[in-house]
Amino acid sequence: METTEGLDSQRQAELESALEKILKVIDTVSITTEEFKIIEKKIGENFSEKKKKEEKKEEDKDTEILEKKKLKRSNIVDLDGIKKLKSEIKKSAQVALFANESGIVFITDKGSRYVSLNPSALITTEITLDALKPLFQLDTPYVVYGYKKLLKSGIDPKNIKCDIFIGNYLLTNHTKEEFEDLVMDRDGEILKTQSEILKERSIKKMNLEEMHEFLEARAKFLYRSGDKFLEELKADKLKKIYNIEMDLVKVLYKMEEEGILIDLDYFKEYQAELAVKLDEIIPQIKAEVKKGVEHNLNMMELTEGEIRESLLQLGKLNYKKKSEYTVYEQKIEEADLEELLNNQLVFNIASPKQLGIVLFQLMKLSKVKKESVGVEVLEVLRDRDGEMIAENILEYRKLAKLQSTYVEALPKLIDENSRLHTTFNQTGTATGRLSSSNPNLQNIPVKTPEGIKIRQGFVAKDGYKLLAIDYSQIELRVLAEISKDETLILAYEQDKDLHDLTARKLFSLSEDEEVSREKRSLAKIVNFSIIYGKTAFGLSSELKISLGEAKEYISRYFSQYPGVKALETKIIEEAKHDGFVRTLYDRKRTIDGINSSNKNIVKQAERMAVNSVIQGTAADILKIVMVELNKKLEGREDIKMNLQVHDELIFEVKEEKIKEYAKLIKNIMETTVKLDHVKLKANVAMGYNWSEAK
DNA sequence: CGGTCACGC
DNA sequence: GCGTGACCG
Repeated sequence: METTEGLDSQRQAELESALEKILKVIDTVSITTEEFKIIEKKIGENFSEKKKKEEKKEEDKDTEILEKKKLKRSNIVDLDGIKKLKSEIKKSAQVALFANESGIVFITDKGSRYVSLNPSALITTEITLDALKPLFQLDTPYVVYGYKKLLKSGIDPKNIKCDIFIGNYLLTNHTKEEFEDLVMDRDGEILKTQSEILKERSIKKMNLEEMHEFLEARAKFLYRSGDKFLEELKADKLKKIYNIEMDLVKVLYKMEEEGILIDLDYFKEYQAELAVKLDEIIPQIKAEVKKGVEHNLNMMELTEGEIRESLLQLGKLNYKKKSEYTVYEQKIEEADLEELLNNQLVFNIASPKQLGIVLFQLMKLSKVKKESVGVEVLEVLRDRDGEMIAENILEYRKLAKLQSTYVEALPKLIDENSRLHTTFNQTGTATGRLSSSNPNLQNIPVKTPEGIKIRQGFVAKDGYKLLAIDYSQIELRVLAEISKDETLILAYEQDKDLHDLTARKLFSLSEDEEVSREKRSLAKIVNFSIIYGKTAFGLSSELKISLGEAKEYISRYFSQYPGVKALETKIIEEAKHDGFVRTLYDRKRTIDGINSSNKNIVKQAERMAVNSVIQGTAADILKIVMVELNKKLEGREDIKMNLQVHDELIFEVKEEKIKEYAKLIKNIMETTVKLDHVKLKANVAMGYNWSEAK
């Protein structure tokens, strides 16, 4: 039971509970270690024998089905049949392909062909992907679902006619669509979904026929849908953005494969550092709780009974098992006050519920918002009441977040070369942005000094440096471009600091007056609110000002940038009329709720509409530029593109070439996409790690 | 498995 | 506004 590798948690739990039962029985007999070993051996033998029998049965079943139904044997391609399939594909006007780990179904003009990649599935010769390579080098157009996924599993058709995965995303803008939903949506054909099948038999145990059926149904859908999708894309002005997305697939694939190097030793060190800091904070927090409780006792604001009651509540949350809780209950009832405060004050700081009990029942802090212990509440307790514990809890949360989300998680995901390979999801956002997961490398901390330390762990390999180039205020420039607001355009023409300018506008400062740091940062927040379509309410709570003041800032902003106001009105009108909005490159986003009878929903939809156009256009630009960069840099070993973080691209570049490449890439980023009214500007940074490259 | 929180742009 | 992920109950 020590070794748990390779077992998922559910299976592990099952095994553990089984073992528990076994041990209980053994307990009643009281046996020696020697005897136990014998039993162990016996169990092992029986177990493996039983398993063998089961497997044999499965095989027999497969054979039976194969024999009985003479399962379209001609459709199953074996090693000898690959040549035949090749010529069939060659003659075919198009091919559709659907694959998973177990097999591939090809649909040609002649019909369905199944290649099993699952060695246990009764195919005499195991077919490797290598053997299939000739099939993918043909000119015949392939209709596929998820080209990047195919690339990842080693399938790379030369001529992709249509990727339904991408096409569907652009047409419907659905981000979490399952293939099954898509088919039912389009055809009304009810497929047995993967999850339904899994309920009956695990995918590994799916027999040949079931697997064939499963893959074939999907491939057939692709076969009949390719042309339809392409027509729809064209009819909906989405062909241009579709081509960009299709070109991008391979770029993303290469970036994922390349990965980014992390310094494992550094992470280990930082992990230890964080652990020490957390270890220091925890006792501090507990000491403050103890102090608070003692104070309350002395002031007769808290009774011993109340303390015991609160501790029991905590115990209920801490000890899930009844038996453990009963022991704890006993302890709490019997222990004296000294013991309670010194040893039984156990709670989980990360649990809002437990923290609530501690802060408001035991320490009797004044409630700000019920028993909520969110950031705002803790900040009030810290700033208004001077509660040290609030500051410490905030600090604890920050460190715990860094530790669990980054410092502990990232090293677990490296390959044998210490490189991290994220997955860029191309269909994961409503606006057209990419998202990144496993790990998410688009949310690596950057704001706080502690967070920046994480970036230091992202490094370049020997002889190389990281090159990070980001667009300067791309969304505001996009806003200037599509609003054609004269003030904004002029500001960028003169290369002015836009947050500075907005501060001057909001506070009616003259040219020669200095803009204070506070005013600039306030203006910056207001600028972002406009891009994000933030409400006056949101702005007021972020700036900690009154709703009236926030409204005042927003209305001043609009009067100073009338073009922006006009643009928002125009976008909202379009959304109301069409039910969708488009980016500069015609990417669509459907806006649900824009014509709702609920005022709040309408307001939210309006903000969505405005934000989508700006955010989406910026996303389009990045994608276009990434494709262009890939063309220029393809095949070069002295530079690789590693990451995209919405408005920033990160490369690993040979040290002696870095200045040359910095210049080249900056230029490509600034000139590939030409806007009519503003120039795009990119900032270059470089260094041995990601925090230096800033 | 949904809610809360925290990280990014 | 748009994301991913950790943690809790």
